Amino acid sequence: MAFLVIPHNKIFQAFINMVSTSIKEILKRNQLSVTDSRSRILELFQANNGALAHNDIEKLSGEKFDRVTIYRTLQTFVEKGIIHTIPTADNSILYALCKDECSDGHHHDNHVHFICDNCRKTYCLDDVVNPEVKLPAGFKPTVMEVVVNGLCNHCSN
Amino acid sequence: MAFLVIPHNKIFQAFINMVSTSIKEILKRNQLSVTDSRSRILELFQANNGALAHNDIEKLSGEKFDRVTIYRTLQTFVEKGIIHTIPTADNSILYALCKDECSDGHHHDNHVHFICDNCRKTYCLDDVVNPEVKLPAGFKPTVMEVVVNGLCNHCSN
DNA sequence: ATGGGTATGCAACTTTGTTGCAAAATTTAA
DNA sequence: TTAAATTTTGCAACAAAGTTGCATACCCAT
Repeated sequence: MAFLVIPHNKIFQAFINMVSTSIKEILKRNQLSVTDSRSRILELFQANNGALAHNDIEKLSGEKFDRVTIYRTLQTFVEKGIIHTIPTADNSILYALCKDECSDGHHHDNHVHFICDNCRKTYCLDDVVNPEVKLPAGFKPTVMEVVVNGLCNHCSN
Repeated sequence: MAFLVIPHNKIFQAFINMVSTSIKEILKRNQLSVTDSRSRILELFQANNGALAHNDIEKLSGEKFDRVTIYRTLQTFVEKGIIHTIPTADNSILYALCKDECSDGHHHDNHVHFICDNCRKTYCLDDVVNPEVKLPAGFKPTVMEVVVNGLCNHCSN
């Protein structure tokens, strides 16, 4: 049996500070003022390690923030290249942290996204790079999105 | 200078009949009753040769049909495999004709979609088949969507 | 601590999508 | 061709999602 080690309060607090410092860093690096909603929403993305929809954020944040604020925050984050959108077939926009922050609106998240049909979780498969596709003459690509549906490694048993 | 030849009425009518017959055929082949809205919406897809959103259809049909009817018609067409959806990042569902009709809900439109950032038109690149991707262990894919943005062959000059 | 600039919350609104039901149209069968 | 049976449509009412303007609250540099 494994023991769950609960860290001493001081250490725990230090950990929290570390995390929140890094969140502050991200906001400052992008010339954004540090506000409750922005910090909290960034935190959610970091904690979740997956994609979130606007609605997820509303619920996860305990309805503490106005719907409008969440819309505006997400929009700002996309513009700054902190998060990116993932297209889905069911008309819901998903947002996920960019691995390395993309410079002002110029996203280069060229990795495959995986949506599990069972647990509904969305994975950014950072290591699976978008494959090459050969387009017909005259078509000049700029961005490419690859979204795979199926069963994730936890649900495929 | 080129001459525009306007066909004799009878020939023109015959042409119209040909087209509408083929639309009728499609509907009948899928056990759907032939109604105004279904015929007109199918016609729009054939004429447009690209993807259409619900809103496009509302406008193109001259607001002749109720919004609800359009929603239900599109849903029916998807179920029957006459059209398929294309995921986009901007929260609009696009629909396009399936190349060869897919049998009842079992779509196999494994081709790349291209959205032009200039003219906003969406192309089904029927001949560009989805590439292979190697997923991490445990991930079992079922459906894969590839959407490329950029400039189309008309806008890339 | 204070002032200037930015972000938030509220209210009101638009757009998008859904559901139930009666009326109208389409199909089937005589 | 007509009449009954079945489907589809349009309407109304609603729910959800997203947008905009503006006054208040907050953040941050001085």
